[in-house]
Amino acid sequence: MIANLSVTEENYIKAIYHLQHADGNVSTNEVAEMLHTKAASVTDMLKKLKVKKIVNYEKYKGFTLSTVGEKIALTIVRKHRLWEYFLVEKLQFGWDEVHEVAEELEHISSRKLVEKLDTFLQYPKFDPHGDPIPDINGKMVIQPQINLTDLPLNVIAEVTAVGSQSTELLELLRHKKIAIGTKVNLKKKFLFDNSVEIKILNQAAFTISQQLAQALFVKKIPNA
Amino acid sequence: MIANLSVTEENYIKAIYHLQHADGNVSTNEVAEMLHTKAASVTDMLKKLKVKKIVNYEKYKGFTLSTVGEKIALTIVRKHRLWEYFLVEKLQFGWDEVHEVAEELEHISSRKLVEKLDTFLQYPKFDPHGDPIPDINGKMVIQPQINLTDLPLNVIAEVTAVGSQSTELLELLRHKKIAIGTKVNLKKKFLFDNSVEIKILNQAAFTISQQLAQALFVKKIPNA
DNA sequence: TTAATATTTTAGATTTGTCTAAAATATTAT
DNA sequence: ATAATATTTTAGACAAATCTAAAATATTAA
Repeated sequence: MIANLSVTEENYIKAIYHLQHADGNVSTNEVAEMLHTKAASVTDMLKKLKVKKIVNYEKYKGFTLSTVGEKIALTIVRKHRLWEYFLVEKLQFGWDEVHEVAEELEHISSRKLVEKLDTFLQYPKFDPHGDPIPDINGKMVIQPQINLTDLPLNVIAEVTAVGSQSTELLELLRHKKIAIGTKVNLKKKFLFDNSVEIKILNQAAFTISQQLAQALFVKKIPNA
Repeated sequence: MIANLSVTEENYIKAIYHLQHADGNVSTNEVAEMLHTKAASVTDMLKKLKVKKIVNYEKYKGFTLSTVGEKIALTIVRKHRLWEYFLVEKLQFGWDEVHEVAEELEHISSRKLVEKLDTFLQYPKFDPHGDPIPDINGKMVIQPQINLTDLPLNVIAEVTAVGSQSTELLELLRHKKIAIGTKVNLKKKFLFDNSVEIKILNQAAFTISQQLAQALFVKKIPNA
């Protein structure tokens, strides 16, 4: 029922999925940039994916995934996040090392493998970066998470996700000792550069940049 | 130091490796048959692999892997067999289901992944089919194993490996309740069709074909 | 609303891995 | 040793995924 797709096709589908969930309608240039390729290549692939009924596409008008395309994207995201969980929890990788390896593993086709892996891992709901793992039907837990910059002052919250998997961000977070589950507390907002001062248990308060603050998603702790 | 290779190139290298360890010098047609492709395609690939110094090849003369080629082949075989072990021991796959999945997993490039997987699995020495797993340097345990057909009558031996990973063979073995570690005992050889009668503990003796007997490798049990 | 700019698509070329059909070489059988 | 057969290689073509440069369309700014 789900067509046989090349690794390249799957990468396009995943890119469109992520862009459309950030943005709505997706443009050729956005996809080209995300995949480090050229707009002309994207147009070529869109024609192929349109024939396969995976995207809704009219030329010059932007595009989105079809219902089928969205389902395919969710199976790829599911595989990616399950493998990341496996790499960190079972193989002792650092959370900042797993993204690239998972980019390869997510294209292994065996459905049975994914389900057995899920069972082995005991059905995790979130990957090591705090992103929800879709279940076999594509459903995932929606966490009521807000951006750190929107947290009221002096309210203790827990880091639940990070905005990207870039090595640069993850390296910085490791250095600052911020991880999924870390409890933070907003002390002050500086309007000059939108940097914010935060406090972590057992550490002196320190200031982080606007860029970093915006990459941190948190959940208020119910009884705090 | 080890070049970046495409999945296709890796598959050719692996095919040549297996043929050369069964046969010595390898021929174009043998490779074509193993990879379900045509002789002309094999010739094209040989030219590429010769430029990369992975094969020793003179046209019309057959070929073998170079020292470098052999090393590459061993890393692929290592990955294949480690993943098979993982699939059977951790994910509860049947030993007859893992070959195809491992054919995909063996092409994941991360060296760190292989080493961490090896550690996680506690450095297994044999895969689920009884084949030895090369270590990080390409070294593997050589088992003093003989073919079942060469076992003297009434000597108890243990099945240590099977001759191929084909679904057909593994299905038959499952049906006959023969697996790695099963203790067998040769009762009679029939010269008419080279079939042999064997006995397994707690089972009535039964006859197996020449083809099946030749696919079973055994080790005499030291004190029996 | 038209001109300037930005985005997207098309046309044509390139690379990788494949194929068929024909030519070249090797092997075998007489 | 030569003829018949089998194997291997070459030549030329094709599909997938990519690219550059140019053309088509859309957006924005005056």
